[in-house]
Amino acid sequence: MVKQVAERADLLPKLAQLFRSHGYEGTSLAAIAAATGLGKGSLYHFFPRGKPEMAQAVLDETAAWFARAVLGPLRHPGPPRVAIREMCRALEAHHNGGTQICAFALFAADETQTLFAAPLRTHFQQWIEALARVLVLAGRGAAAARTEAFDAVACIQGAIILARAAEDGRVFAGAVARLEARLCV
Amino acid sequence: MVKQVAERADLLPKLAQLFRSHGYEGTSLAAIAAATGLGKGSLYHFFPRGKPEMAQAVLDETAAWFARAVLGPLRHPGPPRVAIREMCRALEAHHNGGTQICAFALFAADETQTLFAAPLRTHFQQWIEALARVLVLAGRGAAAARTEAFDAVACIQGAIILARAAEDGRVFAGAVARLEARLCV
DNA sequence: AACTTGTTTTACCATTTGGTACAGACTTAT
DNA sequence: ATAAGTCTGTACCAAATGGTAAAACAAGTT
Repeated sequence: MVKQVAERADLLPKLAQLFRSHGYEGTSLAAIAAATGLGKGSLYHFFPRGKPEMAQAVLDETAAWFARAVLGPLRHPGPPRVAIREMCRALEAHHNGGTQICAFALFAADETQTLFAAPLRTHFQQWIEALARVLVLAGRGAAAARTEAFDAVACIQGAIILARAAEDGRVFAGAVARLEARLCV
Repeated sequence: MVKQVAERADLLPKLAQLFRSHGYEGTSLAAIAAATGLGKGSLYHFFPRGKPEMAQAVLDETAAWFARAVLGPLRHPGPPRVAIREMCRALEAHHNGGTQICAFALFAADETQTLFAAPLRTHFQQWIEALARVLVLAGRGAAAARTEAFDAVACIQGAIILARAAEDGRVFAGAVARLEARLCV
């Protein structure tokens, strides 16, 4: 019982893509079954508590990726410019040219918020705090660093929405590039 | 046939509130019926093409409000500082302390995007262009004005998401205040 | 009073929703 | 070979989904 036909971890990328594209309510079990090629039986084998557990798993995996690719560099001792650059590169990759919103942001947007309130709060809080600390290292005062970090994260999230509305991924890349330049003063 | 028992226009605020809270897929006809106190029959009397038409009507009304309260002041000849202040006040009121996202932004976030692509595109495009023109009047160069306007709108949309995630309306008010100060340099 | 118009109620429809039960199949260890 | 575990397919379920049809109701006009 080492090799398994399908593993829970294999499903997470597909699940993430679905939830990030259609939202929580907009993603049906039928769509999940179709996209993964698995029947509901298999799905409920991996996620006995159903759809909420699937969404939770996506948030968990996103949080793990985020800790690795964004919080890690931000907290790693080193030049602020490098940390900020790594953050920006990770965001560009994760959001795929602004076409795909972050699962956390999407769940925060609608009433799904009430289901996942705690993870949402900590996710963005950690992000803002880690970035603010980097900005302090870069010379900002404590208060200014916090508001600048907040505005930076907000700008990223908003840029994804605008890129999706414009159906033009370039605007997201541009926003990230400007953000990087602004933060690295 | 002058006085009607219920008017289409009376329903729009309720509809807007529902869609902005739960998203398009997350808002069921049953919930709409319950919130408005009307049966499905009445609902389909006012919106014969069903839920899509209701969402479209909400977007139309939002667009009308936006043209009046935001684009109007931005396009009105006068000091940039006044136009920007009026925009910020209107946004604060409309988003209710960052607790309610904009219908346009919410529909842009998930795959509802494909249903309302055109209105979404024009909404944000008009906003950015009008704000950019004000920034030119305030002394910016044409290119810088456009990117600053884009970032400003993005920052607003993102701040709503962060305010909802933090469940703290004050952060939205703070973001708007900082934005106003930044734009009025 | 009758006619017309606009609104609401009620009952109904097919389809889809999230979820379950369970028998069978595959894989691995003994 | 067999037992034990893990995985999958099928069939099923009650409830909710978006949507429809038409009868009944209210009100204004003639």
